Amino acid sequence: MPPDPPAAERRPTMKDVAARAGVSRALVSIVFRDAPGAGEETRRRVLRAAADLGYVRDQSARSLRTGRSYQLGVVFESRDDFHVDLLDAVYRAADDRGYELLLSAATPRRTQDRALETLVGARVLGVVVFGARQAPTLPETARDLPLVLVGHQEDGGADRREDVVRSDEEGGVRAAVQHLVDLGHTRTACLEAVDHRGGLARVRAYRAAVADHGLPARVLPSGFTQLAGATAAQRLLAEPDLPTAVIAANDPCAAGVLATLTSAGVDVPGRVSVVGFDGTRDDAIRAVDLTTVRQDVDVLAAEVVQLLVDRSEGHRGPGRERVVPTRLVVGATTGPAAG
Amino acid sequence: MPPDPPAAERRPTMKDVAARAGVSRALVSIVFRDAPGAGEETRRRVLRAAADLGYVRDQSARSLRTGRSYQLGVVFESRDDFHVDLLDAVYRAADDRGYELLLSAATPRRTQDRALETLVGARVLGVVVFGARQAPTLPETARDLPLVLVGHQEDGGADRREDVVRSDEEGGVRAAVQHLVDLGHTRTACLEAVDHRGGLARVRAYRAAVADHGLPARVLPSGFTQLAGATAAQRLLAEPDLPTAVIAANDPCAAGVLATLTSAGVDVPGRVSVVGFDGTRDDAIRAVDLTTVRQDVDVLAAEVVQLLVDRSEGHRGPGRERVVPTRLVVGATTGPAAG
DNA sequence: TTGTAGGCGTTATCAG
DNA sequence: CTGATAACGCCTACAA
Repeated sequence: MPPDPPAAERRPTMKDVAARAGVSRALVSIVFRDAPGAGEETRRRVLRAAADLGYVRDQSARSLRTGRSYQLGVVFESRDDFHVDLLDAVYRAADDRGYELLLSAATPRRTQDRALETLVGARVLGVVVFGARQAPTLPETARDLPLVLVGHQEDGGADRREDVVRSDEEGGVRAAVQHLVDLGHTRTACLEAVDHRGGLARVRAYRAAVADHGLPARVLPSGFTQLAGATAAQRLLAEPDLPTAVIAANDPCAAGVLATLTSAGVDVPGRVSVVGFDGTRDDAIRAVDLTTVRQDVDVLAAEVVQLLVDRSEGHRGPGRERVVPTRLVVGATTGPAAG
Repeated sequence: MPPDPPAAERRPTMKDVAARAGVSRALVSIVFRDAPGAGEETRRRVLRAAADLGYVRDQSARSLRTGRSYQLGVVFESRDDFHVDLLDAVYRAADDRGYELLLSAATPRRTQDRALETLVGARVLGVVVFGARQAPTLPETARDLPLVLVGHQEDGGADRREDVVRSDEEGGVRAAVQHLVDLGHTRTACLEAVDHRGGLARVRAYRAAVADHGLPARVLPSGFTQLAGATAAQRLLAEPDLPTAVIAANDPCAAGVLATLTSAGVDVPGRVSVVGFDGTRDDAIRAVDLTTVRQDVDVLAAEVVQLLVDRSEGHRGPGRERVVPTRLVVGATTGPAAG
């Protein structure tokens, strides 16, 4: 428990300002809220007095009284690169609408629920949770706190209260497979991100997509890092039948595959085509002209803020779901299937 | 003016908790402040009731009443893995002392100053900035807001007001070089993280350390990622004289070096020794028993919180500097120099 | 246009 | 251990 506050000189309050300006406290409040009810002359006098005193509005008192703030809470997982990109986009989207963001991290030693709690205590007007494995356990009575889940894998039933925003990963994977089929590929492989919830859905979509074309599926365990991609590529090289196209778990993974194949003398895309999945905007990766399924983080972010603000302004009703389209960006790492 | 929410949907307050636990409000306050005056049994009952209700203390009311904030601000760079580890540690250190953390991210599209501004607006009682390239420009109104810089590269002159906490990187690098020299290595190489302020200091220390032993320095540009390490290793392999020991820019970089050397049939540590520099606790990397210079994030975090709280309690005076020792952890990737 | 009277949820004090 | 009571600084009726 922190000790008593230091014997600091008292901060000026509205009362002090009012006294100095020779008006009432209410008037000072009105002036600072920029609310109607104060004459031009009075307004000037109040602001002048406030400046003289170095008066600053007390946010604690303000939000205690009003019961609301202009801050959106964000719970993110500190380890996830994609969250970080999303964060950037959400900052921008919130800023555009006049909101501030308050961040709280879920770490290996700090649960999502704990992270959420901090934000509730700070009186944010809504919370967005990145990459929720499952809906966090909201405090029983804070059940009207607006909550948006990003990248949440459906299931939860139709009657959940939280809103969900996610990318159309399935559509993206299907587009990637279609692209490869169009190029004549029949022996494809897909790298699965073990340990990541996102991985499963992508692989499922891959299996369905190749099945639709009457082609065999081949799935290898991998991960979301460059090293994981490199390792998987080495395993592919060691096996007898090298596929003509590889769909990586995400972009870093694809970069790893690329690096390994290239340094083993395998031409990309001459001999093998490589497709990524937009999981990060890392500069080193963007430098490679990768064919990839791009997620639109800016749209994701805008939806998030919209849903949150919406609910904070009184919208009730069951959880809504926003599926943001992905799009296949064809780069230099895919080409016609080798002979 | 929105109508008063029904009692059922209002956030629970101390009163609600008190009612449910069958005690007085004062007692609830005592329990949550961890203040003396409540029996073990009562304490348990109160906490239980609070949990049932999903009660969370209202920070606004709290700080209004006590006249002090219990939140420390953190500005971090969302792209930096090490920041993320540090964040975890700082959460813990702050928690131990009864403080909450409020995060604000600096991203490619959002400056450090902007991040700081948000925190100042939220009335945190102090701010720690991770990896400050330069001291952030504090707004005029926050001239005496406690400020701690982590990993800041000195220079700023002796009269700066901010406190600084950093790892003894130089000592760590020297220890690593000493270790290699003890093992008989004379042809060493050091990978430099271009684009990262930390990189420069480490390379400088490396040059000084090998010079002290009368050995030549060899520096290659690289980076803080596995891929950067892998690329650098490939360049080393392509050159005529392979060094017998490589000091990587950080641990991920070392992992990349390791992967490339191993897959090229170069035995580690039989033919080449590899040393990392603790930049992250990524599990995939910890799995490798890497010789590395370990930074003590928990001590770093404790110092950060200590300095901040200190100043917030009235400590004045010029900026202090805390240098936290690093230590060489010898793993399985270093061994005697080859023939 | 101005003033007055609550009350937001918490902590602190003081009597039982 | 309880219960009552008074702030903390601000906002919002409502009355003047």
